[in-house]
Amino acid sequence: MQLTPTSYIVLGLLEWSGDSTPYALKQMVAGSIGNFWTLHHAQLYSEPERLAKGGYVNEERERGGRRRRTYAITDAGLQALADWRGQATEAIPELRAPALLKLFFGADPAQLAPPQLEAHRLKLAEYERIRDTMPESVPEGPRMALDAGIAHERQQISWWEAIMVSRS
Amino acid sequence: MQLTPTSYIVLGLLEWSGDSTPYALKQMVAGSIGNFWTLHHAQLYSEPERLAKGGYVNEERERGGRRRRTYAITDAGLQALADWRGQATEAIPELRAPALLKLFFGADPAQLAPPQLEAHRLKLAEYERIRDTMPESVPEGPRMALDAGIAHERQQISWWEAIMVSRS
DNA sequence: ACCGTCATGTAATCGGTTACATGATTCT
DNA sequence: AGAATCATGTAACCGATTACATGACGGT
Repeated sequence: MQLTPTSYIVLGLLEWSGDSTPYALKQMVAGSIGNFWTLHHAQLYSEPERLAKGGYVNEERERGGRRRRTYAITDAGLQALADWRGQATEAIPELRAPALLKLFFGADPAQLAPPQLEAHRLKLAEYERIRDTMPESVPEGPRMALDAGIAHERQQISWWEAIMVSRS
Repeated sequence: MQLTPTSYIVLGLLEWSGDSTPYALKQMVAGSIGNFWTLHHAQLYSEPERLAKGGYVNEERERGGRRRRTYAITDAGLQALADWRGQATEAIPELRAPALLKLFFGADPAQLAPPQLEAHRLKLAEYERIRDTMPESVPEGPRMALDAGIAHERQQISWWEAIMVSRS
């Protein structure tokens, strides 16, 4: 069984939080990784199920009522996570930007830039707010990831700004 | 029928090149958009087929031998492409970087940084070579996209560099 | 002739996306 | 009590990824 980035996100969150329900995972994603890696809530139901089949997590299910599920990471899961984390990667992100695609195929930069700028500024503001309200207890990993996000947004903003002035 | 980014890539390339076979599309992708938007060659067979069903392209197939297919964009296709291009988007790219994910979940930055730096530097060098050997005839869209790629790679490089020094 | 690589295509699988549903809570 | 929203889950579909195949062509 092949573990995907989604798998490691689930494993990582379970390691960090102890047991969780899919809904709790969703909550955690929302305020953290969700900012730079989109997951749909359905994935947080299907992925733990798959991981359970592979023995990376244990599933426990309520008897009555909602039949809520709770997942806990197993030793095999912890091991897989540690292995993944310990292995550096040369994979770099793609720029997969819808706006760039349009630009590539001849869209008008002056028309594209304003909404892009606005959206990037909003995202930057959000990141900065998160950073400024982050409790001391948050570990270094998320901090650095957030910092990367901030740096990236700033760069995007200045690139689109340059496009605007060069075209006016 | 819902058009995806993949659809617009195919349409855009067909508009730009006139008729093409899937293989020709693959070639075009390789040197251009492929740099910031990955497509698998199988998609360049299945996507035109789907577009043909929707009336956005016409398919012509050789009688004998390889039964090679050639696609041409239709008026409906041109229209759809123009509409898409004319509509600005507020969608901004996600950072979806495998290395960031590892960092987020506690990977050692000092171990992650060197291969990342190397990979980003290679990518930057490639972009710069493309830029410097680009014929005059290449339109502005691809030029700007390339410029965005260069700016992005530079930013990534300096971010990882900063990580390295801050940790040594 | 043979071998390697380029060219060309199909099929199966699988994860991601969308849509649908309904049970709890909270607020008015 | 009713409405709205939060919580929780399942299922269908569809595109993307992977794997499998084989035909053509250039070089030795």
